[in-house]
Amino acid sequence: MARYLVQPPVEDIRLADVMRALSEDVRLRLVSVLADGEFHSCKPEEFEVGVHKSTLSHHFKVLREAGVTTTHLDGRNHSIRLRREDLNARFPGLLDAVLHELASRQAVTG
Amino acid sequence: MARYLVQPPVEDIRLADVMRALSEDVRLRLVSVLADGEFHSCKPEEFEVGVHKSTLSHHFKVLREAGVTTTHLDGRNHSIRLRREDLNARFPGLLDAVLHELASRQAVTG
DNA sequence: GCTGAAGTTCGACTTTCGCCGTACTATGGG
DNA sequence: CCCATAGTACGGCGAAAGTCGAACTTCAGC
Repeated sequence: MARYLVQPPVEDIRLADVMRALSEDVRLRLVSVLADGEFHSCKPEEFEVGVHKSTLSHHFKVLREAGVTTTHLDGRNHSIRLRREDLNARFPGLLDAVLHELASRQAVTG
Repeated sequence: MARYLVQPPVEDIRLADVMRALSEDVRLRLVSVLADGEFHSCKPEEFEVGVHKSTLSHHFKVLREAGVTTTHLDGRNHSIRLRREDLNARFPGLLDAVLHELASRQAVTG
């Protein structure tokens, strides 16, 4: 039985919430991993940010509640993905600008 | 004797700092007023956010230190302005996306 | 049903943040 | 020189945020 965790509908996504969600280094690195637009498992191994798994879970919640990501639940496995279309519809150009910076950052640091 | 308050050079503007600066309602309203790109006096009357003038000063400092605004000092008068060119150069499309949302918000609320 | 794996939830701690009020600084004008 | 004006700096307070560790929940597999 697959289902999705609660998240704000597109029209309720607030700019301040999105900006705040994307104002933290750990979460920016998570988004960096999610930049390909695909679903990713929520395993700490996938996201090599040096925080405890409960902290990671907290950050995923912040991203989801801000409307930045969507979380799909299937069995014991949670999958997370960026809400690209929704964010582009709500704040055109915003996510692209952020992803562009994250990409160019990775090009530098390896 | 006119001069400028200290601010980060373009290349040192950090995404997380800009996002955080723009993640707060009061500061978003300040940016909304500054959206025309012109210099504005720092008087509380110019920015009708219901906070104490010392709080307002604090928010201006946050914006300036994040690299969002530049502050010009002439005599007793401080003037503040968006760093449009710098932000566009550093994070193309980011500021425009934010300003677009702020503008469409004003169109709704009057 | 037991066990292990994947993640969440909760409590506690520490740091940061927004806010105010007061004191302070600097400048322009009489 | 004195005073009013325009703002900053500082101290304190309560709320929010990031972190961890431990306990809990849910499900797959045996």
